[in-house]
Amino acid sequence: MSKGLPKRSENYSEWYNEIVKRANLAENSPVRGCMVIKPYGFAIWEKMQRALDDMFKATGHENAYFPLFVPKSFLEKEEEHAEGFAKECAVVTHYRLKANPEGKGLIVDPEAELDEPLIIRPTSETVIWNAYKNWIQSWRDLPLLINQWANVVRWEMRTRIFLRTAEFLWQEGHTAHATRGEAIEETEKMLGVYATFAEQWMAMPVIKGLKTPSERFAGAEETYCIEALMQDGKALQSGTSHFLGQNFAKSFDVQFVNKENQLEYAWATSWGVSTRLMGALIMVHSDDQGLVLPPKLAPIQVVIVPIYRQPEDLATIDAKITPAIEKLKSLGVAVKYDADDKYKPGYKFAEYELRGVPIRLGIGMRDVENNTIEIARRDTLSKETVSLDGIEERIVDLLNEIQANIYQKAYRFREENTFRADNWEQFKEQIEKGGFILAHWDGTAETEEKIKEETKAT
RNA sequence: CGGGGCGUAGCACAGCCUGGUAGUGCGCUCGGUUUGGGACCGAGAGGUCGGAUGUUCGAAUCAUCUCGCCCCGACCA
Repeated sequence: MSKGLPKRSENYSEWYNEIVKRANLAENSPVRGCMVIKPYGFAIWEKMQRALDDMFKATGHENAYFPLFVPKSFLEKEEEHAEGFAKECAVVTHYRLKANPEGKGLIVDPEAELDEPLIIRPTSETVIWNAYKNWIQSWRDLPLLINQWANVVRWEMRTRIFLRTAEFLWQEGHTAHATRGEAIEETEKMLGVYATFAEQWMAMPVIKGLKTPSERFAGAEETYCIEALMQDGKALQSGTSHFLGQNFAKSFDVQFVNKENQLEYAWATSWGVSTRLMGALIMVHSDDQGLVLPPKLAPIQVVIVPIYRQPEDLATIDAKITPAIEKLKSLGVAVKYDADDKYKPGYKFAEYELRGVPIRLGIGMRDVENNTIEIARRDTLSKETVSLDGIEERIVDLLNEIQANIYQKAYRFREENTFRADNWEQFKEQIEKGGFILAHWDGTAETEEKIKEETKAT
């Protein structure tokens, strides 16, 4: 087996797939288009979830859970929504199997057909607004600020781990408001939350934007999004926030009595980010040595590798390093001490680099004698031997520095790959090279269509 | 659904053109030496060559069909 990774510059897809595989993040499952998220990958996702969830709570939202199944009739109620999602829905038509009377195995029991097919949710607006009908009577019930962590299924034609899977994990916020203005404010606020999360936690600079009518969420009046630039020069939509107007309130008859004692339809928003963020995280920072994780999302922030010959040496190193480990833990740093003797140090170095661990410490007998330790940074791949005294504070500072540094690096990359095009020729020329382009648009769908036809820009 | 590529040991692959004892590297097991950037030596275990049919004395190899995976496009968070 080759030890090196494919080069990022040579084959971006292959490089991405290899990182996902070798960093132990996820793998394809036997079910078409679905993925298995492995413990290490899931640990990163959990950190993202926790950070996002805290941000949702801080903005007044509460979590709830709605069913996986959506009756077909629900999906049909909002016309544009129905049309938009119809072609990618998984449908449940039966509730029972039985032994095959003509041989082995099981068959779908033809007598167990459901009266109404159930759709496996591609998104939950319909089930949720059906529930909101009973939850909302008065302006005093508003705003209703709910979020759900769930899995959804969209039967995509072509799938890719984390970036586009048939089933994916996400968070979907669904809010109801008394006024149009308040709902728009919420839509923009949550887009801001996503942008803050992307920048402060993922160290990923994003551009906030407004989607054109043709790219809007099915059933929305306005779709806002954040877009990040990947290292291959392509943009990745990383989060969306929709202003749904009164569309769903009207379809599900959600009316409330306002302060003037008049019946009015509620105003809606919905917003979501998914496991696609994992894909973005990988593509934005990783290099030819593997994954690079921002310290704030790294399940292991610091790994310590003892280097020893004899078991007695290991015991000496253990004794020397244990106080530092305890101190780091008390400072809230996720430390792993890897004294496993199955692998040699060199192997471990390569392995933790592949997994994106931000800081690696190496300590051997030489260090014990000199009261030193070797610090290696994942972001710069640089190494330095420093005194063991005060190492804990130094680590905490360094974690912050790495977080800032990889953000800066990604930011510079984006700046260097953002261009201005003032005419059609410049635009066409640049789009071939990739990157973001600031261009002029007359705002019509015809022009948008023409641009998409003649180039591959979105 | 279109266009390309690939299915041979747990993983990565060679062998196929020109049919004749199923191979290499990594990993795994055992023993020994090693341990500051993916250690080395020795001995082992591990295969319905994706599946079916055909051609042949003989098929991983040739033919037909079939299934699966990956990449590129249309679709999308």
